[in-house]
Amino acid sequence: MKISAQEEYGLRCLVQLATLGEDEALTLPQIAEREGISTSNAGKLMWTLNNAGFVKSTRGAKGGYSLDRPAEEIYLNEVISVLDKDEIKGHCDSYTGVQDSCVHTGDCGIRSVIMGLHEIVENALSNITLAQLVGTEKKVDERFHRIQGLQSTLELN
Amino acid sequence: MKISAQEEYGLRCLVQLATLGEDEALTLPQIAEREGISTSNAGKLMWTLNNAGFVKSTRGAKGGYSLDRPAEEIYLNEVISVLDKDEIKGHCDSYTGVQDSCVHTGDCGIRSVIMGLHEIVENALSNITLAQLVGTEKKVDERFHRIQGLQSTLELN
DNA sequence: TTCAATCTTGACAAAAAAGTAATGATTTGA
DNA sequence: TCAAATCATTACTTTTTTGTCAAGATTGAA
Repeated sequence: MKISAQEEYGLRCLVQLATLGEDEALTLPQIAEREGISTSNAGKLMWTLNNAGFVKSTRGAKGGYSLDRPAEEIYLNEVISVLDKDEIKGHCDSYTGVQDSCVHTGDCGIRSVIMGLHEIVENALSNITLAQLVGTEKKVDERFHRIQGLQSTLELN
Repeated sequence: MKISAQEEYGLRCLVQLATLGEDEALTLPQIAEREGISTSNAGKLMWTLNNAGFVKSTRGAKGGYSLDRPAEEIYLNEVISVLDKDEIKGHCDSYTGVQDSCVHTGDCGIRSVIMGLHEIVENALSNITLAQLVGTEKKVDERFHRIQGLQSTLELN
């Protein structure tokens, strides 16, 4: 269970844009330099983010990328789902091994685990906006630990 | 953010073993068939699980694999961490892009998100044992949704 | 003892993900 | 208009992850 390169760098690029003032924009070389990735790679990432409607691009001199909606309105779960093209819905169809259909029919606890994990992650991410990632690490940390705290005190049996 | 093939199949193999009675064991071909994967692949998976101490193996006729400790005492977070060899600790070292060191120094909200996600997943998994995956899907589902429910009512700002 | 069943291990092959490159399209400003 | 700056798109290469194979080691039983 880990975050992919796509997800991480994509998020990072958006955070860069979120730090900009009104009417400011960043070009691909600028984004690439700030994130320490190649311009090509940044281009690909931004293309994805552009298609998904998170950013808008302007070509030509003085062009570049900027957010297409306020950072306060961009929730991380949306971003991640675009960057990950994650198709959790059909999970049991895609992980059937060499068989024609899922050999784990009916009462399969694992399915629940996988689905449950996705829900938990989704839920956590849907409580955080891009805007909240700008600035101090401490704030984000706190947010996560409030969720953590509650979970830890759960008595499951 | 998704579960890897290693993680999923490894877990599944363990669940198979958890359904066995005392003194029963499954051979590689048996495990492979039940999971719909190749015997080779099952062999590799079981090798990992054996090294990690989750299962014990017996060679020769009448051999096979069985759990090395009670399913009630095997928590999913342990299993996943072995199957994923996930090194979250050094995250910012390994995702530095083309630079020598992490370009996202100091106050980087993304680091918190990544760490936070891992903690949340870890926490959820540490509340579930192998034994609880055997049998009905419904039970596991419930477990996850109790966590979910609490999270949803959180007021974050 | 010897053979067949079974796990062990490391090398190899295939597939997926990540990253790069190259060519084309649009825009601005001289 | 035209050239420079900048994004868009697709193809290609590299790396990582998955999966397969084959030769070896151990064990139990006839």
